Amino acid sequence: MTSIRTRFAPSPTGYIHVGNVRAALFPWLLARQQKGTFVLRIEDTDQARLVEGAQDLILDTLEWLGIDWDEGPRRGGDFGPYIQTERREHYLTWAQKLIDKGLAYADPYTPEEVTVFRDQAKAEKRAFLYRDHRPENPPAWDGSQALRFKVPNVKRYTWNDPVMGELSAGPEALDDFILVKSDGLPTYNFAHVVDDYEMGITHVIRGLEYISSIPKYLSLYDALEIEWPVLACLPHIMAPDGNKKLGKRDGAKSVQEYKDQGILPEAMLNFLASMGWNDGTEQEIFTRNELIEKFSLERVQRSGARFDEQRLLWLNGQHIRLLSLDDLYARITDFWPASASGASEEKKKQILALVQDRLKTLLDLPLLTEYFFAEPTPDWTMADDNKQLKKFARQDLIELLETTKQALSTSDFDANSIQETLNTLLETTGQKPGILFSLIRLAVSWAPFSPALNDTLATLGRETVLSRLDAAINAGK
RNA sequence: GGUCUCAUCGUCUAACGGUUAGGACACCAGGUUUUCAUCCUGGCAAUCGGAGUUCGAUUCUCCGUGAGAUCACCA
Repeated sequence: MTSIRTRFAPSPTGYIHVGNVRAALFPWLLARQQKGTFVLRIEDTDQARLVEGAQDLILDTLEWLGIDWDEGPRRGGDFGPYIQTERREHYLTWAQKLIDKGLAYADPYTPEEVTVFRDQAKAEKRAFLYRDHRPENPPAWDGSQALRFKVPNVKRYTWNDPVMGELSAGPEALDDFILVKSDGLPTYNFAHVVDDYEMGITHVIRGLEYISSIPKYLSLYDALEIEWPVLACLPHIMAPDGNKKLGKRDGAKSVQEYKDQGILPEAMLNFLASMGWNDGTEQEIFTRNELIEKFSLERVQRSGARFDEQRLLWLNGQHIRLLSLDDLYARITDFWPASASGASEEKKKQILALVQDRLKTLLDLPLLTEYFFAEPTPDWTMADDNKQLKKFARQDLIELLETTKQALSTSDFDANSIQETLNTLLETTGQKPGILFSLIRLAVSWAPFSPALNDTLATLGRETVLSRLDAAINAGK
């Protein structure tokens, strides 16, 4: 058995958004799992919709996600070129075969005339089929008109989709569609069939929006005497509200946006995969390798899945916790607060270790660590609003801080010693931890939350802790 | 309108035709010697409707209903 070849074939008309990146992920997973080949092809035959820079954006996005391709732009390969506008002669060769067989003809109508046909059909409440208007004596095709496929077998087609199961569609789904546009470039319908064949693609995996066109492709495969590849359709990702397919208009964010928001690529992959796929167990967290190992098209859900950002955030936190400290450190370089710029790597790693379990996204880093690097401004209203501390008079709180300062000034400043000192302090002051520890925490950080108190103090260091206690006391008077 | 597809907690989903219909997110309530966004425990919550097949249907069949996709010289 020869190894499989799958592909992703984006159109460079903009960024990749989260709604369509699965069309890259699933074929990639399959190729990696079967030790096959993953091909990337750029479908740029629509010159009007081309967006400058979009191709690089797409490639960069895939690279960030870790969806690497074996053949395609930036890589090369034996079946290139991998950009459709560089393959014109391939399409013309195949078009000529169809012409020779009498299965393609020049379209004599203007777009306006076709529109009239279409409106007519609509008015009569029936489907518009171009083949009802097939000209008797079409002019010879000279390349300036559109070239149409003359569909030879108007019949019901049945095929097996690994995701959707056995599918079929009647003759209404077949028509004389355009193979080559009057600008000389092929349509998607024609080009992708030619390319998938020439590039040896064994599994064509794409979004559900193509499902109703598949009979057309089937009739073309037959006319070209090409064996059908495996044809699989992936259900849509739906907008968070409503039942519409998630698209840019519904606020689908680009993958890059999630990167900027501190989402890890492996969390994104896990999230995208688990929307519509699971391995049948209760496992929720999958590493990249586990996805590769366990993925199967047969277990892909048939119905669409709503995009739930909460779940993505949760998964991201889980994946952050899975990272080694060094790995996390390497990935989080761009997210440190500005005040951290002068801090040593050792210091930053120490702090990072403290907050790793609390990060949901990399973007949370400044909020969680700012006070380690910059002097916080005392804000006693935070104590007034605290549900434990509000019961106390300001003067009592200040006295508690004075006592704390005394105790800490003679304590060793490692986490264990600090904990002992704090425990002793609970006894001597007769306060509950909920009161005393909240107060100290606030006085040294003035932040809404922080890691365990002893760790926080140890990391700040004696000098800083004492001076901040002073500052807090002075500000409170 | 034609063609095609789909349908389990609010959301993502599990369940050889036999389960008290399971898990996760979110939410709510407790707990972990501070806070908390980590962690632990508990709670809330679902098979679209109707027939049929069957001893037995979330599961198979049919009919409804609802939702989606598509009907381009776009992909």
